[in-house]
Amino acid sequence: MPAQRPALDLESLRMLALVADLGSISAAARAEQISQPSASKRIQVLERQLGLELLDRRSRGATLTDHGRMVTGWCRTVIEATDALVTGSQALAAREAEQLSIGASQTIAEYLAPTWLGEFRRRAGEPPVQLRVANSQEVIAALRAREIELGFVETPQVPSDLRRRRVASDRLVLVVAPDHPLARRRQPLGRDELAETPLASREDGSGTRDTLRMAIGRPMVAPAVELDSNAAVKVLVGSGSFPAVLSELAVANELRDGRLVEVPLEGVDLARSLDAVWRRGTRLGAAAEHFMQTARPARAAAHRAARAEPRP
Amino acid sequence: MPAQRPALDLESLRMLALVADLGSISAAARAEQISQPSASKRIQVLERQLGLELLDRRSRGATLTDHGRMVTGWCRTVIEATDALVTGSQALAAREAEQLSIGASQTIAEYLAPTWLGEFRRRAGEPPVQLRVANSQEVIAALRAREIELGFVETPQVPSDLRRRRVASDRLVLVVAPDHPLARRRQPLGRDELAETPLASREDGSGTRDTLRMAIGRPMVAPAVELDSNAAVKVLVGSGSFPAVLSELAVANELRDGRLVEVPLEGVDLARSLDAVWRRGTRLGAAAEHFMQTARPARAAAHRAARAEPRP
DNA sequence: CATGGGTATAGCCGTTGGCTATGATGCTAT
DNA sequence: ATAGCATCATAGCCAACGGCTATACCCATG
Repeated sequence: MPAQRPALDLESLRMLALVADLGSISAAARAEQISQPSASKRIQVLERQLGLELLDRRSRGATLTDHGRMVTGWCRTVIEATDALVTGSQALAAREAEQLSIGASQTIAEYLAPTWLGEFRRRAGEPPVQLRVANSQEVIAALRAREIELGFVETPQVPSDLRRRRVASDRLVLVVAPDHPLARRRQPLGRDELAETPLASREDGSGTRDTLRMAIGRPMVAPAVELDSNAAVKVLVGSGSFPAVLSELAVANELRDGRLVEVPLEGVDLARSLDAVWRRGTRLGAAAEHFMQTARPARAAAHRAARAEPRP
Repeated sequence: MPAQRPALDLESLRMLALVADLGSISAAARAEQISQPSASKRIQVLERQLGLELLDRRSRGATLTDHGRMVTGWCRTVIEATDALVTGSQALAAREAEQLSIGASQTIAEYLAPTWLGEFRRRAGEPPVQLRVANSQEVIAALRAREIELGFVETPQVPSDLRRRRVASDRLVLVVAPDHPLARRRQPLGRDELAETPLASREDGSGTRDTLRMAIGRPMVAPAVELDSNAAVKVLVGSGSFPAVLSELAVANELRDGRLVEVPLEGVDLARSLDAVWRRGTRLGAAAEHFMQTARPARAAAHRAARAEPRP
């Protein structure tokens, strides 16, 4: 059997994907600015680590084997996630002389902003972007203080001195582990019942928690546990101890493959729109305008929302 | 500004997540079986590469900074994707003396199986799993030939000598780049119109293409381009040249952040169920039974399907 | 104030991953 | 046919990187 946990490295994965795209190891080596033997070796090492033949070496280049096709698919997921991390971090780190400064609330910053930033940067001629992360109120404050030019918030409450434009939609969902009693529940949970259920919850002041409190609209029982990140909450929920209410964006993958299960609700509207906001009156700079464009297939987003949320 | 593209390595990302979980660098070092200074250095290097302070070093341990929280979140996505890659590859590589042998069609193998395998392996006492990837027909054949004990297919056509159980649902969607003319389309595309649209398509024989052909039920115009992986199709669609019909599983992320846009359809039913299948009559082995359990929050899956696909 | 957890620095050493040079292979064109 | 030209693999060299031990520092707590 292979080593405990093969010490994969990202460069090799990139290399594999590049070979798949370009059709030869040499071409991939050129693209990555390294010598052909190095590239060749990387792939060999990767194959050995995974215990799979990934490439069919032909004298006219190299093509993926069936296994290679699978692995490359998984590689791309990793690469995409890595790019999100890098792009996101760069935007967080951007400090001085940057041309476009934006702000975003937690959930948006974590799940949507990195790809937007990536898309945006790919366009030629666009300036680097600085990203500030804060809760919705702080984003609005920063906007007024002209510290940022464009904001993204999860709040329904946008004051009238700001303009808004919906860029995506989101809803909170009640999730539990598959072996939790509530997982088998067919009939929806009512608002009162939800209000009395002790949840694993994000910390006070988080957009997620605010939204829930507003939607319930009455006093709720105190959370069973408070944690300061979506990931921590998800882990706890997965362990089966408690339910939680989280953004669909945060749990989409888990719901898809069944690691978490959604519990139907009734009488609580947990849908929320995610909006771009900016100062009314000011004309948005070209860069900001373009950034909003990359973030916003507005029409389609509205359509998808309608489909996902059939209104009574 | 930071180096072109920081050469991140996965071990460091794992380390960061572990520090976040355990609350101290030392603890994380112990967990990873390396010395404390090495762990410390890794984090430092990572911080330098990203240009961010990630940890607040206090004398009672280390806690995440705000930036650290963000970065850790992104890290976990990378780690999860990596684990999927490793687990998937190991299941592909498993050769001899394995105890449980399963088969899956492409889409399931690529997007769902890795997490199932991961979950399953985490349970104590379960045997290693060998995964074979093939199209639905071949999975069924392998089942009959007793080469695999359990299969997962995307076909509606399951012969009567097999039993089936729905484990998830899926639908194909028509997607285009956000700047493609069809992206602004509000009123749904009809079946005939779809049949006449030249698409970027998976190769002949792929489950995705078969499903589409059956759903349309009449001759279609030939595909504009044929490509042999979902990723390749997605890239081409993203470039704006052609629309494509792909599994929702394959494009969920792109739809979420707007890199691709879904075009509404009408009069074509592209929903399909993803089923576990096994030989009628034979009692499933314990391991196979358990595996199916991890793959299947059936009730919830059905519920979610109902919500996502309002039947006329 | 000492103790003990935590973290950072210094300096050493083996492994790794890059490079160049070279050989083998098989398509392609003359 | 055969020469030419891609491709990929192997060999051997060297620098850089990542691990280790030893040690210093810092700060809570008893």
